[in-house]
Amino acid sequence: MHILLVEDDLQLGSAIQRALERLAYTVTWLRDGQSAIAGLADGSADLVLLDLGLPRRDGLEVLREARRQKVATPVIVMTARDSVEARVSGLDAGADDYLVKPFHLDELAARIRSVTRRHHGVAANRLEVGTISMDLATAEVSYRGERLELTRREFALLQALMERAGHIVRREALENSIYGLDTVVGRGALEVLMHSLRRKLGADAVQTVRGFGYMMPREPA
Amino acid sequence: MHILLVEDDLQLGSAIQRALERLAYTVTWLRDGQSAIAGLADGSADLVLLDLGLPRRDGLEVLREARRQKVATPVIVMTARDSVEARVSGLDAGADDYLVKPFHLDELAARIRSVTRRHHGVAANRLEVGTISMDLATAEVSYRGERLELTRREFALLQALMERAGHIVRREALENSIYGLDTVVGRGALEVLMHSLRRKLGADAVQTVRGFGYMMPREPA
DNA sequence: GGTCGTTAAGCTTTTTCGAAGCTTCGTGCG
DNA sequence: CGCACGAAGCTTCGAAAAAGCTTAACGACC
Repeated sequence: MHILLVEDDLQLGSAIQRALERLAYTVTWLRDGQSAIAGLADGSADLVLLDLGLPRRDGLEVLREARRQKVATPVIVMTARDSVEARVSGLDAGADDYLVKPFHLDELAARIRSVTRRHHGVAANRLEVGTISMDLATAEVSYRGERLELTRREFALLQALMERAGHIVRREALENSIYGLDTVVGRGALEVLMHSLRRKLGADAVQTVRGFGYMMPREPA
Repeated sequence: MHILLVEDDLQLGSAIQRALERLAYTVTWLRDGQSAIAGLADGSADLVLLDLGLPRRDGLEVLREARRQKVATPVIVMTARDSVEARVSGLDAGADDYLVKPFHLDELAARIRSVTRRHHGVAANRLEVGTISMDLATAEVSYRGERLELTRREFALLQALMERAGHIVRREALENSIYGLDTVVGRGALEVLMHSLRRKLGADAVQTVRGFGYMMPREPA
């Protein structure tokens, strides 16, 4: 899951980034409104965390612009301004949820889960495919009832596959989910990662679709 | 739909122009940054394809200048420089999307569709012709309700035919779609590919138009 | 000092392409 | 009209290339 964080405060930005990465989210951190619009237009983000007080372009403006361009990515707006007015105009501009600074990281995590759940339509605090089950709140994964230890990247990869179980997920989509926009890795990285994931889940938990990407079968083969 | 192509390389420029014209776009080809700014300001283009390495004015400069003048026309930036830096500065300067050279004609066509869709708000990642259906996002193809396994090239060929279903698609256009602008293959390759595609879809899914190319009938024969 | 994540390298599998011979189509000529 | 011939397309086969798998090794970060 790829989160676009738009926040100009360096200290707060890096704190949020690290916190989210510990929760196995992939975070791309942008510092101003201009890049935010570009990053949003790219369409690879699953969720945007948007600070309203930004340099170069106001956060609200970013949001309106994105919605005008029919970008449907869910947006959670963050602001220090604790006023009804700001809240209303944020939601009016197309935000999906709202956080008043300062906030607790737990609360942020809860909102993220709630917003993405709403967007996927179905309850999604827990992903289940076959005998694999993933708890997004605690980042715990179990396989045949046994608790499984996954690394951050393995978790991100598995989540991306489980969210679209039964469908082919293209290589590039996986790379975006796992590495975000700013990291460039060679094509081997995903393969090594897939290898180690398969070692933990069994070789046929994930099918290779040569030339395109991978697929996790909805029912075990 | 009117596309402004800004590219100084004569060979590449004319190849792109011809390719796009075959896709029924109207193309104006400009060769330097100075004219590009003028052409953009004119406002008649629906989309701009901008090469970053230009004589007389750098492509980035063109882009910034245009945005400064509030020209809202969507811009897809093309560059040989495969670096995060170039990508970010391109998007920062106001590009809507990004292509790294060398690219495939198909990819270009996809980006054009994606960008214009974003601007007009219409979605279209599913192609359907007769009982064949293709999902461009997941690379899944079904034929009479059954899922079909295609290779990369078969998929590209089928996509090119389905996009122009009901029309004759010239050999050359197909070769460009499948192999890109720079790769040269012998004339036999397409025939071999067509053969394997027909083996999967049935012999009469695609009609041969002797001397010109192939056509996929809009309604099954 | 250990875990994690990446690149590099060698190996396996699948795809792709060219070559060669065969078939079909269209045309021109007897 | 019918036949012969050349060009375009079809089919098969095998070698080369590409994609993916696996292991090893190194650096970064705890």
